[in-house]
Amino acid sequence: MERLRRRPDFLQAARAPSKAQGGVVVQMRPRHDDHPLIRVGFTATKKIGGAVVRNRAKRRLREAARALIPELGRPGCDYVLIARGGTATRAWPRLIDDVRSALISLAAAHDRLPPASPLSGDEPRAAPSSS
RNA sequence: CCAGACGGCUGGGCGGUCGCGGCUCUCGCAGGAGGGUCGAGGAAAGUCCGGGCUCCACGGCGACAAGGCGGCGGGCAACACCCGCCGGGAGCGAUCCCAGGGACAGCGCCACAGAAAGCAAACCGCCCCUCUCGAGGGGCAAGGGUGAAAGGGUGGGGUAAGAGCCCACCGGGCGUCCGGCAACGGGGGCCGCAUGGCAAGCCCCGCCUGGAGCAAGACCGAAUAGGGGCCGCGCGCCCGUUUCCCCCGGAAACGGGCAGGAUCGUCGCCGGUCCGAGCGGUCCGGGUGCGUCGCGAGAACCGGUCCGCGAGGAUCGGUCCAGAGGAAUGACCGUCACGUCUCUUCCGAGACGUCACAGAACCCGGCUUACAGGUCGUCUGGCCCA
Repeated sequence: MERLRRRPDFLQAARAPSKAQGGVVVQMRPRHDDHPLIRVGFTATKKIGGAVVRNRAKRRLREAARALIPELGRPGCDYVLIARGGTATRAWPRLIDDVRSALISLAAAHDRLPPASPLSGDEPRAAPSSS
């Protein structure tokens, strides 16, 4: 598992399917590069607070990802976890549940598509409604 | 004990499990693995001042411009900071607040109200005289009213009514003496004393000041690039040498000189540097934009002694204390402490919570702003007891 740092990777992930759950938004993008590595990025905007709040939110998401991604992540995918207003203050078990259910939901949607699907071309078709 | 003033400190402690960043050691061909060690704040914040450091510009004199500062003395590398003192104001007091130089250099402003807001004037009035009895002439500025501010204040004498017109005290101005390094304070003398406020409107006086900032800057690499557009000023003269044209004459190259141009905040004078057929400015395009250094042993921190009212200084001993890339500190458990609630006669038991402001980005000294809770010291006023 590797950290995502470059801006283009985040922009690509933003066009992929996403799932909002409680204190977090999770985006999941298959890379289609035949490499099993899982990469994870974290984002917190100024909207949720100052530097302290944003750093704390990213730390908690990082810890949650460390605990859950090896179990629930799909190989060859990039994940981006976006902090929301309650990320820094939500009770820890609740936050874990949020991330867990978001990951499960995204993994299920991913597995439903056959691996040899016609959209293996680089254009990810309009995401299945991220609302 | 209550109320209050001022100044500090702290910002949960200990242990464990899993993780993160730097450095280092061991193992490994390597990816990496394991061990050790260190790892945010009093404001790290706002980026408001003062410096260090780096690059650029660097000459002198005079005048000017722009910006900043403003009681006095001291501290400091320096400051707009700090300490002590002075003056003014608030408070019973501890204590707090003050852009605290100049209003006879000049300009400007003083809203509303008021008759009148800076030079004296007179709305209601007061007093005297005249007559046609409610008007005219003259004197006055004490009383009324307005205002932030109305031409020294209070009392007495004086007067037709009044007025520093005269007197006492207070206030003020000008010399003088004494104390103090000074700001300033005190004493005594003289002057009856109209010459308001705002300088945080412009201004005057004194003092200080190059510009940009770690994306500073340096090193190593790479390079197909070293080009174009626009604008400004220019595309001169003289001398020498060489070459070319058959000569006169001319052209080109090189060297020197002069005028000229650019630049050093502006102007003037002297001066320096550069350009001399290009130079300067600006924009576009191409390449690079990677890595390393800068980068933390310092105006450092802790403790003692001495000097000083204090800020602080001197000296001795000890310590090494984050440093990186858009950037590392998180999650959980136990226990202690604290707070709230419930049960209990007490001992005690249980549940819940631990929370404020907030995250280093080259580094220091300050200022300002934010801050739940806890805690200490000094002092003031009041009450009670001895």
